[in-house]
Amino acid sequence: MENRIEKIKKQLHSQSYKLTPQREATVRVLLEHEEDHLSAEDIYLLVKEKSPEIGLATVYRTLELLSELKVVDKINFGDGVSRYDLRKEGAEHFHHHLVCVECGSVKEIEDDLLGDVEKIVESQWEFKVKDHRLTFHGICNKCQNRENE
Amino acid sequence: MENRIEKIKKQLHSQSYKLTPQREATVRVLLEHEEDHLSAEDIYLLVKEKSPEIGLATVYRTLELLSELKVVDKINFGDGVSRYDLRKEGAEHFHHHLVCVECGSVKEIEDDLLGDVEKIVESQWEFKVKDHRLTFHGICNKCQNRENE
DNA sequence: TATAAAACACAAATTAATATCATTACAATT
DNA sequence: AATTGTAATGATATTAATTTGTGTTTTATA
Repeated sequence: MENRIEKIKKQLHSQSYKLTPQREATVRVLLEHEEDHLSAEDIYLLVKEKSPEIGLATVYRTLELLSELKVVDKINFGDGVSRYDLRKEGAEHFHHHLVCVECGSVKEIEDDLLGDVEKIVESQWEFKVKDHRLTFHGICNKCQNRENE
Repeated sequence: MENRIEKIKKQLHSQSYKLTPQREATVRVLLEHEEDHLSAEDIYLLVKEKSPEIGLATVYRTLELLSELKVVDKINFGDGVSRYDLRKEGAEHFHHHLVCVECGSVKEIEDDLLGDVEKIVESQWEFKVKDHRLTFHGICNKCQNRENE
């Protein structure tokens, strides 16, 4: 935990940004809810619990900054709000998501499944791939079992 | 063209919706701009050219309806607006997009590149895939050439 | 043609996100 | 230590996209 904060601090410093208390509080919330795909509003409320004086705009600005630095990925499942995911350490790419259309749960996949597909895209369409985002919509493990009962 | 409108009409009727003049005008705009990834506002302005009395809310409701019926796909490239793409005839899946980070152009790919990947997801995570959305971010053909000059 | 349901236009409300701006924190410099 | 300049902050207003009322009109069908 402290370790990862240290790293993010260095990443900020390398671009001459500072890890202010507000930014640190925001990062801590992200670290404590890594699996949760929180919206900016969610994050704001959680940060506020420990640092009640923080403003919503600051949270937005922090998330925007972290997004530029590729510390977090800003994702959009089409429900009107942006969500923010910490990028896993060392991960070069955006991770993928499995969104269950029954229960709404979101599972993450770290594996890079698209190596071959990217090669096809690069050769066939002469498109230099920098990043990708892939989401599957379907029915999760649990909901499948529930239906079979 | 008329053919495809006929089909959409039947699809609406099958769920006991009507293809009203306003809805038809909206569908025509979509058909005439199939490659363009229009926003609701864009579509509204185009429909208005031929049917000036239409309301924006009607366009939104129409797009929402078409989206439910899987006639169009509602997509979001993270720029704050939803865009609406006609689903290709017979296409079971969402098509993919190549978004150029230089010039903002968007190219579509019809090919189903994810057959193998879906199999992996289904077996390894026991997730029944219904649909997917895949977007690549990178540098398009034209911008690559421009940079090399 | 009568009738009820559906769809409509327009206005108003909601919501996420951004912009503005006065204030504050902080580091570098004198 | 005082000064100065820059960046960050918080409160609030504003914007922009979308959704939701409301009363009216259209449409299908009996």
